[in-house]
Amino acid sequence: MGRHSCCYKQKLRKGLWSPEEDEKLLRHITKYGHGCWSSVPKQAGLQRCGKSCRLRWINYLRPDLKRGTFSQEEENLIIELHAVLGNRWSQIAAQMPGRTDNEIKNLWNSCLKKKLRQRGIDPVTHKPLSEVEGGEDKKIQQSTNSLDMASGASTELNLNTDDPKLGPVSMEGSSPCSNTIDSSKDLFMDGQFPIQQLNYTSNARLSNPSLWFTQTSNRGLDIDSEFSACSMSTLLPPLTTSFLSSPMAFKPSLTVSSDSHSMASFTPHSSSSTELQSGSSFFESNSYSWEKEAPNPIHLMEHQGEEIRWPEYLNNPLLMAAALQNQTTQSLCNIEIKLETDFFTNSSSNTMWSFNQQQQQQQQQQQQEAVQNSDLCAKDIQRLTAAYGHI
DNA sequence: AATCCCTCCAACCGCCAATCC
DNA sequence: GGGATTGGCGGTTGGAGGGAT
Repeated sequence: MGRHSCCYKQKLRKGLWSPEEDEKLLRHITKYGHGCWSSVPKQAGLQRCGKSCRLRWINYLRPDLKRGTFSQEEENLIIELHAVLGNRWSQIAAQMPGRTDNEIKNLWNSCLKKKLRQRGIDPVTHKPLSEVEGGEDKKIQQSTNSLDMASGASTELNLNTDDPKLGPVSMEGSSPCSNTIDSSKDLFMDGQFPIQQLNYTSNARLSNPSLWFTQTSNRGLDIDSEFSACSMSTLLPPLTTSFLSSPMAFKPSLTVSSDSHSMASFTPHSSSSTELQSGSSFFESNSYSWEKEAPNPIHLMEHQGEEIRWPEYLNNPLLMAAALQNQTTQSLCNIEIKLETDFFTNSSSNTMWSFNQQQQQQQQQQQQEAVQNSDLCAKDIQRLTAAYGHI
């Protein structure tokens, strides 16, 4: 196996993709969608195997890719998700719109692993190296510590271990209590907040998603498994998880039609009738269109008064809840900060935080990211213009 | 300037599971 | 039912690029 049968039938190119190949693939998929990947190279006039085309599209050409360096928040999120999911890169990527599993995997292998080791944390178990290297006697203490942390704050993740797709969540070599993430150790050491709004500015580049995702999916969308595997309550950061379990929480429901253009909506079960589009799963899916009743996120983005972008709703239940409750996000952020304050004052006397400073840092970082994103956006536009200048 | 070394990342490989025929 | 095909995932590799010597 490995290389698919199509790869043996003819001499196929390997290695880096040329701009011409990119242009061919981009143009083909833009026009016709990918459909069956094995037929794409032939139809697009490429001497590549379908698998290679698929990879190129997913990892590089897809228009909703964020690209650029990972923010500190994203790195923290990856670390936290990795603690729960292990090397399930695709599932981690599903929680980070605009990022590919390959990208995340590379970041992990090249950077995050090292960072964790430098901090004295075992990248496999996410526990202090001293504990990992230690014997059985330390495991007992370790369990006690974790329990203390969990009781001191809402850091325990609600893991959906019944999910057949995900299977029992385990971390290689970890102790039975490993489902509890010690966020204070893993994520806060460099002075970053664990839950911060990710500014997916680049998603605004999806100026016309229907242009990009018009192909028909011949496979049904397994909504149940999709959502049980990537349920928000399972994968969101600890505090968010506790937030979701509050009375304000909502349950996602999906309606998907099986006709030529899959339709889906994401409906929060709350008093509000606001419909929200599912997260990355849909960005990842082959095709989608907006239900009439659902607010089109593109329209939302176009509303200048509404600064919150759609992907932010999807990745930040606080924002989502704010929309549902018609509250200001600021008030909810205050709740979040308050809870985090309690957590730190309870759990670690060494880690006293000035939240004004923290907020300033966040603002500075967001400004920097905005500049970076605008640069990246410009680069991407340049790239697309180079490929599509004549269209 | 030349060479070596290291890092990063795009792409490939091998495997598995689902689907097709 | 069973082999062939395909899509998808995670691990690994090779090479480009940059820094150090």
